[in-house]
Amino acid sequence: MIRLRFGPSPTGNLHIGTLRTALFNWLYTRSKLGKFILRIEDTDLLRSKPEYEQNIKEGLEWLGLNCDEGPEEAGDFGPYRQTDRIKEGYYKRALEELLEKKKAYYCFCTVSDLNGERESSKSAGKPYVYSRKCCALTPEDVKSRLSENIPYTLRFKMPENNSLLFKDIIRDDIKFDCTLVSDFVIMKSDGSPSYNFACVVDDKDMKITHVVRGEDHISNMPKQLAIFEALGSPAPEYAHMPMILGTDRSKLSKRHGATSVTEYRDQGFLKEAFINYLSLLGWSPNDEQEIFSLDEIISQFGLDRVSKSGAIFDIKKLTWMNGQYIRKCSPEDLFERAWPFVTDTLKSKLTTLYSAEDLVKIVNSVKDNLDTLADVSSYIEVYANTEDEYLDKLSNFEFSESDKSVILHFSDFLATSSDLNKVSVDQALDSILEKTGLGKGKVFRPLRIASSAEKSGPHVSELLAILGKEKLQNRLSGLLK
RNA sequence: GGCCCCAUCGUCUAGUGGUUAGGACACCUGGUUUUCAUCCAGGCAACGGGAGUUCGAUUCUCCCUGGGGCUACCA
Repeated sequence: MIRLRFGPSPTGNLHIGTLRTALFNWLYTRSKLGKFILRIEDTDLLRSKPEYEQNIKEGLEWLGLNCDEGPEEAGDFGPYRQTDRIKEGYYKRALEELLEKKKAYYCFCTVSDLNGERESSKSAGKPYVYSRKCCALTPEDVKSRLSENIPYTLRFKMPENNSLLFKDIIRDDIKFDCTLVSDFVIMKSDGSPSYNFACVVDDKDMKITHVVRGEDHISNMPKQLAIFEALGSPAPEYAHMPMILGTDRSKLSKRHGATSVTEYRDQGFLKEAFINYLSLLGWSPNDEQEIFSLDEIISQFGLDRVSKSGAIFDIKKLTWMNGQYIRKCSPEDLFERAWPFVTDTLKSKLTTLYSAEDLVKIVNSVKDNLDTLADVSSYIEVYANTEDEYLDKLSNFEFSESDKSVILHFSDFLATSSDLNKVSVDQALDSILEKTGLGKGKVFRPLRIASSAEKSGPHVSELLAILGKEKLQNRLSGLLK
């Protein structure tokens, strides 16, 4: 069974790029009936914050990317938060193993020592590689410095073999020159493990079979592969996905408005549309279908059709797709999703004016206008106008004799009808067209204006039916005086 | 600077040793529609450059250019 992990670090909100990584991991596990594991990589003690972890979980939860194992789920390979794993000694044991095998060593270099080394490499025009100064320390040197309480880190001793080749699922062969890789820090001076080390120890312990992550991690491969080897464990398979780019084609960051995914939720994007759009960013199915149910995406998804080049996130296409999903909603479903986006004042006005049943109709009547759910208020506002507001707006319009005759005809219809609905109103409109011989524009337009004091809005028959007999009679009779 | 990755319409992408290089968004035009919108039809628009291999390269190879990533006691 395949086991994939998503390892966000809670040093910021969950943004599109990270989420897309999570999504592809999730889709792959669902398509192969494997396990999706959430691992919180919070070894950056300074920048990690609980609220970011919360935001990440909220984003995943919104989209339904549920994990099989994680900090809050049962699992045989826990704990799933790296700070908890520190407490339980997972890294310490691995560190001791490497020290024992002479594959790691104490380093007492200070930050300024290291900066000095870097400076001189730079001025000499050479690539910087750590000098291995501390690798030469004798056990006695180490012991005495430790006894003096000099701060230290632990470094991994990179193997001497100079080149490395690995097969990436998406990119095929990738090779590196290992002599260019420093003996890197695996334990920081505060005792916490560094990323490249913790990540490998966990992938090993959690029996991860596939690592699907951003291509910004490709350059970590020599380090991570070397650790796996030193620990005597086979490495998982790797798939490095293309990046999601800002509109200037650089790595997505806060300056591009790389907002938390929860903001897309709050802006009224449907989770189905969001997942559908994101799945097509860097992956494509083998036909030209674009709108997919989740099951369809899962059944067609595969790492073999992930593209290699970076992609710009296009909010316009997402918006279009969102509209497609909105239009597919049933009236009841749309109401449930859109109502929370209605402003409070509008909500209270509408609930006093209309029945629950009519509220569903109101929202449904503007379905074709919505790009996002957040648009709903501006379109349904017309239903909530008070008589004063209506009269105020009406003063912008004038009615011709022909308009008045249309209005009169409709008033006659109102007088004889008890219950207005779309069908009965449509019939009445048809008969007015027939009786007056006027064109549609000459009939519908004056009625729209007379009833709502707006020149555009929901379909006229829906608008009239929902406004209702009483309000219409009141408004139209005022006009005909 | 060094190392690594990438390169098809403005954007997301499909694709092949010989195709009218396909689709979608956006944009434009027309149609339907009472209006905005929806919907429908049509249009504009791409293989970064140079060598090489080949009868033939968008496709294969190399170089260049361009873009991106990494180069931390961040992840």
